[in-house]
Amino acid sequence: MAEVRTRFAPSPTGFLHLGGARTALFNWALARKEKGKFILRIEDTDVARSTEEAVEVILDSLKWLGLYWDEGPYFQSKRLEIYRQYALLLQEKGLAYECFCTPEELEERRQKTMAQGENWRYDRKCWNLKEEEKEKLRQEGRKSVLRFYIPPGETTFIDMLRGEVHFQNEELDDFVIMKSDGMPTYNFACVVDDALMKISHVIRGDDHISNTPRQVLLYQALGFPLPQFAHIPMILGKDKTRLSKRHGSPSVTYYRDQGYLPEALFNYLARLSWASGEEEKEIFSREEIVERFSIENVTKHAAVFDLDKLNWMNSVYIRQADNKYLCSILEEILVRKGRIKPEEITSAHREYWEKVIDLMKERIKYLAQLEEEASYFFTEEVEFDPPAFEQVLGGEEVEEILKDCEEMLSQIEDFRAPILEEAVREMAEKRGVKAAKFIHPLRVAVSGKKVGPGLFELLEVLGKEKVIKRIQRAKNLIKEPRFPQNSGGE
RNA sequence: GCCCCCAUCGUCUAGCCUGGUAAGGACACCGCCCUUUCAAGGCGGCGGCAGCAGUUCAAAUCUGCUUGGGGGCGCCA
Repeated sequence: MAEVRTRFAPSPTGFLHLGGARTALFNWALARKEKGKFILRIEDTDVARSTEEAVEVILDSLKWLGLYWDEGPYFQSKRLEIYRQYALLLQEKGLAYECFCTPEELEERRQKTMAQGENWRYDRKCWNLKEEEKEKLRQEGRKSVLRFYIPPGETTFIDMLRGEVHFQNEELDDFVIMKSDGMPTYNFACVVDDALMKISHVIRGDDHISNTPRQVLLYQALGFPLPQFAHIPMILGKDKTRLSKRHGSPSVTYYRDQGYLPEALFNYLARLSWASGEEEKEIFSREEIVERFSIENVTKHAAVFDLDKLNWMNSVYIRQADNKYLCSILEEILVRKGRIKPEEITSAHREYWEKVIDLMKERIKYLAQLEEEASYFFTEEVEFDPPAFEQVLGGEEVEEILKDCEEMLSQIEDFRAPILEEAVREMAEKRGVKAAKFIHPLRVAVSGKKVGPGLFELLEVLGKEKVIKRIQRAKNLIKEPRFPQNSGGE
């Protein structure tokens, strides 16, 4: 059997979309599974919208996800001569013709036709223009495009997921293959490249189904062998419309920056529209996915992106991950959020952050949550949740409790969780009260929150100095007639 | 409007091709257990074959129609 060659061919007009990432993933997985090649091609024929930055972002995103390519990236903008040659070939064969209609004229005719309740297709106005007529139009300064002549009949192709798909050729109109700026259009460049690059499987979103008959006709006109086509379902938002900004950010970089692990996003994306069939198994390594992957068990219907499930999956990966690895991601987040400058980071910081991670990795869904919801680890001035402050530190005897805690904790030299716990419990027993009587106010005093990790572990990670300072500050704050922070709001 | 694709719990899906075991799992949700709070973990629960015909002894599985959803109809890709 011939070598399996798949490709991912994004156009660099923005970030890598989750849908694109999943398309890349399936192409990559099939190539790996079949010991073939995965090729990257940048479709930058839209001069106005393509940017170099976008190329960088897309490449970074692919690499971050571990979707490494074996060939490329090829840039269509560097292959213009090739497209011109094939365009000329079609023209010589009489399968493509010059069209001088301007976009404005076409729009006018389109409106007119539609107004009569008819479907617009290019009216072949420029089909069979005589050489003198063309020359005259050129003299007028008109630019021309090249249109592909659609023969009568029916076009059928086989989709690996759906079987035969038929289109009446009348539904297709003579589409443009070379633009007036000399650039090829998508359908044309795509076919020429896929053929020349010997792509064996074209795996793309099913929003391309209607392009496929046009491309098939092009393959036939150019005398190229047909690849296998597989149109994979789209990824939709909660409201079942195309996943877009309205659903939160659909970009791979957004999830990277929020502290999602690449292996988790990879796993989640792979499980959209695909399942191995094994029950109770949701967590798959890249290798496990490659081993099990096949186009045949990709579903045909669109999949809704479910952040809850991604969050769950990411939390599973976080719990299993190495602390140093997680720490390096946290570090980037802290820098990006302005908690610290890169040049200020010391090994002591890292040591501390690793402890924070060790303590918190079981209770977070993504790393940025630490900075957002457990800021008390990264700031000196603890912010108090108003309800926590009022309910837990509002009691009559709280000042006394905090005072006792401060005195007791000050005497402990070996500031470790088991020792701290023993001390607090002992103190509670001596007073004849439950340990919770001390635990809750202490937690709020040092973290500002009612919820969080185990108190004694928290105290150990924060360290004696911070703990004492925070208790003192809390004591002072409850003495004040009016709570000074969080003016306004809830 | 025209063309194309799709249809199993709220969501991701297994089962469908090769009709026949109480339609299974995961996320979410709800309870209980554990527990200093929150998580995690354990146990349990809720919840689905879009509808209507047809074929058949038997239909989630095969066929048709209806409905619903998605996509396309650019000198964008």
